[in-house]
Amino acid sequence: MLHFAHQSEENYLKALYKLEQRPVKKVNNIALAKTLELNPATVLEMVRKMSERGLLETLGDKTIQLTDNGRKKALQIVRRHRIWEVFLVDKLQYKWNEVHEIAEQLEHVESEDLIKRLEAYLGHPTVDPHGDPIPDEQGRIKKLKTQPLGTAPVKTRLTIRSLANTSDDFLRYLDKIGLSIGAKLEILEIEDFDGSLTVLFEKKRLTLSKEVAENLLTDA
Amino acid sequence: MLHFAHQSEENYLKALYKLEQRPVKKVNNIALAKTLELNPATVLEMVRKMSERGLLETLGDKTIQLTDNGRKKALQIVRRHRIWEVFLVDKLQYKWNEVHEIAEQLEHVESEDLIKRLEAYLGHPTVDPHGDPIPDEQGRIKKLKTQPLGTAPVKTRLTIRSLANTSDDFLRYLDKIGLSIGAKLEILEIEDFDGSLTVLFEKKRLTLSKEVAENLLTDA
DNA sequence: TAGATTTATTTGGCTTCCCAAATTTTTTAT
DNA sequence: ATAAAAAATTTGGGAAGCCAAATAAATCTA
Repeated sequence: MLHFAHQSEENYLKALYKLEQRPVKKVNNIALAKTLELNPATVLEMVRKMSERGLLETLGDKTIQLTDNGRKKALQIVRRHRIWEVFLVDKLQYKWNEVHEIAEQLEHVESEDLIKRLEAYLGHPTVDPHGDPIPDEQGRIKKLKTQPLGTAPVKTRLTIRSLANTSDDFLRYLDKIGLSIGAKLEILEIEDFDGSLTVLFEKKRLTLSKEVAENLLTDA
Repeated sequence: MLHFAHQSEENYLKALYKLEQRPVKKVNNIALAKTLELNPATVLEMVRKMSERGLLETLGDKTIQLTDNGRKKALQIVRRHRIWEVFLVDKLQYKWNEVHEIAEQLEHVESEDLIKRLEAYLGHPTVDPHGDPIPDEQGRIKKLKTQPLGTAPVKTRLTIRSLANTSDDFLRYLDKIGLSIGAKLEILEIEDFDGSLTVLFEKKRLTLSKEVAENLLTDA
């Protein structure tokens, strides 16, 4: 009768998927343990079980990898998480930096039908509030072709499509200066010295540090 | 880090609250075990723990009772459950007999703020889709003054406000004949023989068995 | 009231997830 | 290549919830 039965497993799947998305794809026990904030012994044990269940496999060099089946399940969870995030922001007026924790809980509710209805209710969104794409029912995901702001030359007009960093700090900073997904910018100036750049945003000049620019993913 | 930590405890609280609402209020181990579909040994153990936590107490005659604190928590869960049910029916077009299971999961999501926002988003509903009142934040609940259909004399006009039975069978039956919360009826005839009654509903005659009538709670 | 039935309780055990503290293996740097 | 560091693994253990089966206590019934 217990719901949320596989909550832990789902967290492992999501963490592995997340780690898999990084440029450096080697995922070992320690990395996974760190991500999940769990003891390596715990992770080792769970990895064994999930391996038996065919959700992941450990390679010769101890690298942990999702199987296709595991990845499919991971994507389902990512899908649920992102759809709930859209709901929280679009309908309940949460700010994008406030939704993560609640979505972490909602994503474990087991009902694909619920997610389908919710998706329809939200108008079939394609990205979550941070610009991350929402996988479809089959786990297919459209990778956005984005470039970090700052790779484009001066005078380019572009739109912020996604974020390379969704930490609370960064989200709050963006909130403060008014930037969000969909913001249209024009690059005015790039400072050779520190890589910072000045952009035109809603008719005002805005200076962004190199680090900020690297975390803003744009369509140009 | 684990969410839904007290899911089991919440189920006990809810079950106790539900049992407390019955005319016969004596709740023993067995009754609770039956309601929760758990082994009596399991229940006994949990009852001891929850007693230590001050959520319930066992009387001299082994009767199990919620403490005020426990009841308050129970009402919070009932509140969450009913608000989610309204969401599912009003926004996601679920039928009232389909929402229970999903709401059972959603009710365990821990965020009072979420519930508050959801409540506002839904327009501060006062009753759930079955006509059961929604407790406020403090756990206060407005008892509806209702009467089973059939206690009123012929010619009375009344509105269905709530249901004494929310089993899937009954809900489906009501759905089939078109009755729902808010339906306005006029009693045309009461059959002495079997207690069945004929009512006028949306300009059509409808005959309801005594049992059905007893489970329809009205405002008159 | 004795026997039958129902409840309550105890006991031992299970699964899932988790941890800390060894220990072993592997990798890395010198 | 060897010592140091890092990673993997083992071991023993714990809390939360759950169960089945045995026993004890209470209640009912003839």
